Amino acid sequence: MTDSNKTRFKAVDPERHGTTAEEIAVQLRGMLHRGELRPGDRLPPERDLAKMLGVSRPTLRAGISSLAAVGVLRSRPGAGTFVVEAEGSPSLDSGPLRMMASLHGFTSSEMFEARKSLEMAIAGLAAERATGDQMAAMAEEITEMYASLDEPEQFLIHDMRFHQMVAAASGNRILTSLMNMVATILFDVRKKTVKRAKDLKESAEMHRHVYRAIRDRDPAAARDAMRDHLVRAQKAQESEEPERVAEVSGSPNGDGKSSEAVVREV
Amino acid sequence: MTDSNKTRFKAVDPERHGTTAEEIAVQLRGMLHRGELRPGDRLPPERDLAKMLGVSRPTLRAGISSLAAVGVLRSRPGAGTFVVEAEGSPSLDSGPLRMMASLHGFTSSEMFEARKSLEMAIAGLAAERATGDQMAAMAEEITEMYASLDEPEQFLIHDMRFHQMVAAASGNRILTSLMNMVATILFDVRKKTVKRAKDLKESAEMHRHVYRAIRDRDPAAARDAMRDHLVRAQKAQESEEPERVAEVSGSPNGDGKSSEAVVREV
DNA sequence: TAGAAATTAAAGGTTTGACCAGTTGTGGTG
DNA sequence: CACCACAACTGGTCAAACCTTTAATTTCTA
Repeated sequence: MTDSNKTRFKAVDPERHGTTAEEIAVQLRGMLHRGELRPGDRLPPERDLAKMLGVSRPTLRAGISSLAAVGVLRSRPGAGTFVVEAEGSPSLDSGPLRMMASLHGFTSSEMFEARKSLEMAIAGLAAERATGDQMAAMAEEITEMYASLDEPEQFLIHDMRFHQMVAAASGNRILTSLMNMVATILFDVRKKTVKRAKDLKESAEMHRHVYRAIRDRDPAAARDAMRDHLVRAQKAQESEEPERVAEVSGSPNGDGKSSEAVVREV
Repeated sequence: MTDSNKTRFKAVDPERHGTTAEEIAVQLRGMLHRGELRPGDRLPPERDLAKMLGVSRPTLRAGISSLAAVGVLRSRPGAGTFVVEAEGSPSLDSGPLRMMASLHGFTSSEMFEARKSLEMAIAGLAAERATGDQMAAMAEEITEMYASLDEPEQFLIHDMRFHQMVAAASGNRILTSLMNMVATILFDVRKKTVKRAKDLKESAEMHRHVYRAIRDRDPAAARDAMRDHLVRAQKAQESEEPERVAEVSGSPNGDGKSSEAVVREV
């Protein structure tokens, strides 16, 4: 970010839609949309920015926290407020969906069905579009899965990474984000039961079927293989952990440090 | 909500994960998850609640606005703060997705593809599960579409409602929410071009094909019909409005009063 | 008596100002 | 040249006050 901030942040208009804080959020969103703020950029200090926008600091903070709540901004005490960097695939915060699950009592099987639909579509697209590099990355993850048959935690990591590779190969970042949203929640419950998992070999086999269909550029087969894989995975999981709603439990996900971090940082 | 609030809101623990405001949000989310707060409930006044939780009012407000930003709470001046009611189908705020679209420059066609995947899956499920009432509702919307062939705005309303009926019939509220998220954004750009729409009769025809496949309990046909419908709709739209990223534009959606309201309130 | 209008209490929204607690970068010191 | 301490800076929190909007109450009128 250059030092020519003064020209970019203009005061809010008096005639606005909702509250002042909402207007701030809209203003900041607009700047992001127009590319005046880009991922990784640091916003001016709150005190300065508040003056530029013509509002008080608490009001500005309310607007900022709205954007922080949806994962667009991130504030670090003493450092500043930054536009969140899109590390790898852009991701939507799973918090709202998790919240909705709590409010309406979504069952685990309903989530699994959603994931199944999303991943089948993704697998089909991946079979049409995957590049050589992407297919190589998938193959590598499967190799790692076979190598981790007696290390369930490691296996699970490669499992998830394979699915992310497929999603990336689909070329559709929106579907990828939605899948991650759902998968993250299911992952939270799965990682507690994975220690007792025993059908890892079969699971690896199923993944290989998906991979081969993608490699063969056969969308229908990729969809079928993905469906079979997820159906079996669901059954295996439900046999250990009977039907229940997704738990918020120990992963408040308030700052994005929970499961998503686990998935990406390993 | 009864008058026994004092027992339900307990002060936050000193040793917390992140900031105090985040802890407030986590606390409130927990109460929602455990059912201590239910949709439609009104929270205690901010001043009282702040005292109960042992934090200052600005801090409490920061936590509340975080939850408001993701569509869980809603504050009305003079009235109070309420847990958002799930009117009909629960809905996820499209703001975050819209934001992500801005940040990463998603194209309209990428969104359309995501919608296509979601709606095909939904149509397939609806063909398996739709009840008589739900099918009747679909048929009614199609009738209205035929009756509105020379009123594009009205036609668009019934168009969207038909898709929501199908989604409801799918029985999967997560897929429904995800579809609404994507469809809402596409709707915002579509409603600007709909005035010049001319292929409404063909569109109604396509909807009828989807309906008939669902009525005949033929998932594969329903998926195909939905795909054909959306492919043509996309082409029709792109012919009028060439490829571009989804616009944030005049629909801040900061308070949910924009397109979603249009869809539901008419 | 019933309805409508004015009043009042209560709620969220905003502002000012101050202080605290971390981070960062710089400058001095070994 | 490396290391450490200090000072400036930044976000986080708190407090008290005032404004605007809403909703309920009261009061006045038909």
